[in-house]
Amino acid sequence: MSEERRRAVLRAIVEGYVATHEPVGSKALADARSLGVSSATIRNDMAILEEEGLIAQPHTSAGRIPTDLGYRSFVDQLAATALPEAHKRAIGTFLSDAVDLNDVVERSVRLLSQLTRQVAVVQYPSLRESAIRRIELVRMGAEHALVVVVSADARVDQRTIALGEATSDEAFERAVREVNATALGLSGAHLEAALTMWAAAPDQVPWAGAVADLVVQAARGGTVERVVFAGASNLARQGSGLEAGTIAPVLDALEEQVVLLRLLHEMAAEGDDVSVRIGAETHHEALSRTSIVAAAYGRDAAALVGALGPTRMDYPGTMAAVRAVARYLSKVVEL
Amino acid sequence: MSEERRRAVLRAIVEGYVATHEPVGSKALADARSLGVSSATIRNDMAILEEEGLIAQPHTSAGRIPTDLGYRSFVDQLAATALPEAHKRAIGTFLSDAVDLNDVVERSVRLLSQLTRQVAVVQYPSLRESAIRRIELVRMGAEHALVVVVSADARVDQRTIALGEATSDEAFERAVREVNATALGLSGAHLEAALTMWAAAPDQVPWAGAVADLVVQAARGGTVERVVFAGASNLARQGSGLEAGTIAPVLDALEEQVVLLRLLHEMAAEGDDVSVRIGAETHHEALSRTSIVAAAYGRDAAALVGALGPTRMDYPGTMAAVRAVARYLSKVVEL
DNA sequence: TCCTGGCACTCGGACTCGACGAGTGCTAAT
DNA sequence: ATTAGCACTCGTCGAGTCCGAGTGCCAGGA
Repeated sequence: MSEERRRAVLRAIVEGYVATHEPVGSKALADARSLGVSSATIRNDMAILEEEGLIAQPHTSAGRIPTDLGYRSFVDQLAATALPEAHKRAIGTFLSDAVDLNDVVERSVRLLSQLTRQVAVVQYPSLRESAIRRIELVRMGAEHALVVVVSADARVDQRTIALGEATSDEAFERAVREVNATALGLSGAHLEAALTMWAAAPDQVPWAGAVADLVVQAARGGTVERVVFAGASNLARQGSGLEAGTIAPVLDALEEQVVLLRLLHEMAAEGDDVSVRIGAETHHEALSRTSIVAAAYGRDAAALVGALGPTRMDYPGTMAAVRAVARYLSKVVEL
Repeated sequence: MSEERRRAVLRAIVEGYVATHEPVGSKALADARSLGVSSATIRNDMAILEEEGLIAQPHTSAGRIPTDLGYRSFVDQLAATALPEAHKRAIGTFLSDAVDLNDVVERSVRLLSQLTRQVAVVQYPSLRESAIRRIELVRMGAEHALVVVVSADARVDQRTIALGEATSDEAFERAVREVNATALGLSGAHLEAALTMWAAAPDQVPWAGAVADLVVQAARGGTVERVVFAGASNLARQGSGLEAGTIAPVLDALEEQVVLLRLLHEMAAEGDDVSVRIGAETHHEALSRTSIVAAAYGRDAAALVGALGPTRMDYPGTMAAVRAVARYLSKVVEL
């Protein structure tokens, strides 16, 4: 019986603290009347919650604030919240007229940062094995060439390669014809085998290996993984809840793709609908005061979209927004 | 004759304030001995400088700090500073093995943010009119297609278009052949005329206009202008000199491409080697506590690279770094 | 067994007050 | 034109004080 009320007390503390950014005391909770018990009873519950490590008091004569564990417990027993109708409409109108993948990602990240008032993060979908549709080589000066690979799933990879020693125009044109003839329509092991053979041919141009590598890589899934973010100002904004010194490291972590990608991968592995990392659960010193809410999108849950903010964030709202944007992104990306 | 010394006093104040982040007083300057006069004399000069609006005191019993005007005067009479040898090497090694334009820009912006310890900004070069090398269309589902345009100057533009009503495979293939035949090798008015004619042909596919538009746009100079930035954490870092509340608006302005682009355009018009906007000179409320140092790069000074930081920044060092990176970028981009 | 009212206690925040000292402007002397 | 000296201003810092929010605990009541 008291177990259930204690959950309610925790919930009230989390909600109160998130709303006011100030420690919440037993009196305030009792006055709110939503619990229907006196402050003394609440105090007793608080003592137990504190013993369980779910809440803490910053100093003796202050109210309680949730610990990371407290937020965790709060989040775990949270029922999915519906997204406000206005936000749903916003998602539709914002994303519907995007023209390409870049555009979709760009718009999504901006939208999500506005919906959540947090820093939004979108990982570019990591694409699957795909056949090669066309390879284009464009000479740039005597020593370089641009390689453009168009895959069957509408990706475009490009890269500049060095030609090394001078290559005659004839040899260049011949190489272009040959590599197209060799690679077109193939994928996977077949593609790799065919290209390796082509590149190893006697009398082959010296840069054939570089082209072959790029083509294989493009077929595999293209460019390296990348995340973009938007809404950094939400971190700095008055009352975000991050102390002055804490936000620089967070910005560093955001620009440091590697850190963020590893974290997102870990979260993807959990396989929940939306997954949440709270404070120290991020396992990153720089992010120890922040939480991340993320959800996978795309076929095979190929990539993640998320929102990052102070641990004292509005979890239900953020989770709803992230979930909704992820769903919408799935629709757009999977077509 | 005191005129010259007053300049020296101003310079000393700027340098002192930039170094210590604290108002500098007459005594401290006199003790530094670089001026060779007593504190009383310096006080007199300070009074005049203050009257001229070049310095101010935060409160009665504090030293002086430079005003925007003071920084301006300091900057205007600044001789070009040489970049430290280590930094020069860094530029070479960091940028030399970039593989494509994206990579160049990305590396540049990171490098510059590290060299200056400010927020670095790089505008994508706005490219010139160019001939069309190849047009590729890839069907995506029944209703969409990806258009890829490769220009002679090695740019790749891509865009998804809606096909509208169903298009047969034959019609699709025919359109691809035709548009290639029509556009290849052309540019400018010729290209536009030819494509308009093609799109207007009787019995043409309904999406021909969309393709034509995109091709013309790609020939003109491609995608819209864009700036990227890096090193946002430098704004937030301890002792950056921005008060807590000021940095959120700055981040907003950075993400708001439009604002930044307009400012950069204005600066480009000034035509100096490196151009500097100090505080209120940016004409943006959000940036009124920051300065921007920018330099054009690329053929015809096509785009800008810059660094943004608090008005109390190290102007000589920043200007040297920006100048150097701009020069290097020019070399890489103009090949 | 659980809840409640009451009470003593703790402790951080805000506020006051005064000493201190950095820095100034002015004046008279060189 | 420069300097030394001096009176004055005013922000910062530390100590001391007060106040009240919030707690823990206990005894009484359902």
